[in-house]
Amino acid sequence: MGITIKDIAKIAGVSTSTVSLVISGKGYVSETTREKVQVVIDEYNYKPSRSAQQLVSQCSGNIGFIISDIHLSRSEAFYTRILLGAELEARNYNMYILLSTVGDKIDIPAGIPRFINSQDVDGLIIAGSVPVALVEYVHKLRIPTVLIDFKVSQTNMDAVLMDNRDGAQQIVKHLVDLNISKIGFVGGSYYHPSIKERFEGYQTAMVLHGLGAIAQNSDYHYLIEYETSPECGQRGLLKILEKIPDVEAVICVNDTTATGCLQYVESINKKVPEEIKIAGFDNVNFSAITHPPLTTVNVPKVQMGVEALKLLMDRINNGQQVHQTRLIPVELIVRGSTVKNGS
Amino acid sequence: MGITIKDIAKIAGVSTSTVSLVISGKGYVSETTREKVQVVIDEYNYKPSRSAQQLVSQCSGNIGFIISDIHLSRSEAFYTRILLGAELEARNYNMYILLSTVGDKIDIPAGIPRFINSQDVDGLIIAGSVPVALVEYVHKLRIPTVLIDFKVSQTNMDAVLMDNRDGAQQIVKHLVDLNISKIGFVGGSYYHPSIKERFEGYQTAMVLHGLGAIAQNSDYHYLIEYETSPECGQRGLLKILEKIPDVEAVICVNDTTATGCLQYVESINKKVPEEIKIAGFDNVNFSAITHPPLTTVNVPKVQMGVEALKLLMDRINNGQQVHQTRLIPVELIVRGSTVKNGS
DNA sequence: TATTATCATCGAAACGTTTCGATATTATTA
DNA sequence: TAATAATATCGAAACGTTTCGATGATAATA
Repeated sequence: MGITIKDIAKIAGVSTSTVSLVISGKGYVSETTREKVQVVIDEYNYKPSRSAQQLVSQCSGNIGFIISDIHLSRSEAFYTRILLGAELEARNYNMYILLSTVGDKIDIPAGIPRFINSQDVDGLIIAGSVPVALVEYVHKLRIPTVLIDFKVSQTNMDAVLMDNRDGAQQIVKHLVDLNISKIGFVGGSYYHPSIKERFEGYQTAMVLHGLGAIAQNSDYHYLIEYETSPECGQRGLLKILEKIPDVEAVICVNDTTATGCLQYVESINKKVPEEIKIAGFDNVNFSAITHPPLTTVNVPKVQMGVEALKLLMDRINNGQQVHQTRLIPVELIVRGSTVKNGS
Repeated sequence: MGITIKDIAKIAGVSTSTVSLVISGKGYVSETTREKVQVVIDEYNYKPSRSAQQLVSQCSGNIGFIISDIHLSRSEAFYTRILLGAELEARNYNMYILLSTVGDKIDIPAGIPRFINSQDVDGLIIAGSVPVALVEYVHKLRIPTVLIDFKVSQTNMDAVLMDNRDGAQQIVKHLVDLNISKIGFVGGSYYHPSIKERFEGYQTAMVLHGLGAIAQNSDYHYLIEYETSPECGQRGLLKILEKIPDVEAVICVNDTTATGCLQYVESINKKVPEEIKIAGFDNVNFSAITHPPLTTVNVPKVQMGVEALKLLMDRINNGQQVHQTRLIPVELIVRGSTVKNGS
């Protein structure tokens, strides 16, 4: 087939060991030899065989990327961009990403991604929530693993999370700066960790700005649905308006929910942002093209994938260190849905 | 490390060759030996080392999946589902999928997915449009390749396509059955192959139903934007309404564009479907939750990924046969946006 | 100058499979 | 019964790397 290290060695007039040393940059090689070999490598565009490397190094060179099929199929391309980031960074380590989806119910170990039991990955990235049993399983197997946007409380593992609390606080501050105080919160289930953090960030900030009464008043909150969705947003806003007809702003737990709110406001012929302001969270790809464009919190998705991969490679290469959590900063993006009245 | 074929052989009291034969199912092995070996394999949950297999077989066991980053990041999760289908089917062949995105401009060969020049894939799936130079490059390299939803006219290659013409014709027939004749067409660029086919399917069907005059009347058509988008739908419908105020229905080239039409109709206080009917194409995940829900053409995305992988494996294993195109049937899905007036 | 440390290169083993012959056994045919 | 064919098993080579230890050459030190 292709050209091998032996061919290169023969042509360059050195041993295969020397060629190997040149490629890896390890050991001692004289400058003249290094150049001589490199010229031949370049000329023949030689690339070492991965399988041979893997065989001798006992590493697969692969990273497994696990995500629930629900998350991946979501329209927001949220996790897709995280995957992209991981792939981007994987190039720097000459690793490949193997993608696998899992359902929300899986048999252990029959139903888990095949690369795990086949030992075809050196580490795992798990993005978003997956069955906890799966996480525990790979943890027990001592496979280096980094969780993204997901935390399993029992097990001590590396994780990359976004600063949900801070994001929510930034939104509240922004709204308060507009002289708004009647601020509601809509979306999903309080028991989802990210949602919980966002809600708590909202509460903290409200208290901080002297709006503790509202932060504690459940009439302002809608957190009873299992899944977030536009419909959830519609129902949530409807519910809040029943109790608080003069609510001035609603913070939605994510952009998807926020679009539902926007639609509902439009359906009752109210105006955003004049009569009510709506904010989302995530800055997914459609949030700039809603009507009006949505104020939201940007979550650097690609960067989260990058960080996760870095963290994982770090763990793979120097296994022993203490587990860490990287909190990725988020940033408020103000758009039309919360601009000041009359501006 | 793990358990090897030698260990299995020793425990079972046979040679490694015999174990190999049992696993692959090739050659002659007596039933008693086969069982004896299989028991040991199962007991120790032995899995052959991929790198060793790859090394000796000179196959990577990987399939490269290439997609433009624009397509992957799109909100509709269209290509994501195709990828999912490919991954699903890859399991049956014990292959892994390596994902790589490409930009719309790439240097050849510096910027191409690294698994190509590293020879880490046995074949390629290219989903959606990518730079033609890339396709020609891999074609020249004689890497087995299947295109999905993309066709490069110069080169003869395997392809999996959806039946765009038929889908458009089904929509027209459906609308004509509702006694509608003033049917417009909106979206994107005529020079995009899929869009062209859909438009031509529309024209063919119109002629077939005696509406050739409309099919030829460009006042009914908006096909001048490079990218499809909700805004494209809005602008398109606006443009058509200027010329044809009493247009009865608009077929959009995809669901994304159709949502823009829906929004525009709502903004001018017309009613869908009473005053104007809107149809999309693709059946992406949000098309059932628009207001009203969108009539569209379902494209079996997962199945397209499955078919592509099957076709590719066929080509890898029996390279010589003639190149083929698989046309995947599509199916009209009637929803609220085109139901009969008064029903 | 003799000894040791550093630098440079190489040969050979090892990684875990598959597969080609070789050999031995059994079944079939002439 | 002898010759051939089919079945069953195995040993060893091969796949293309990396790395350990050996060997020399050169530089630094005593």
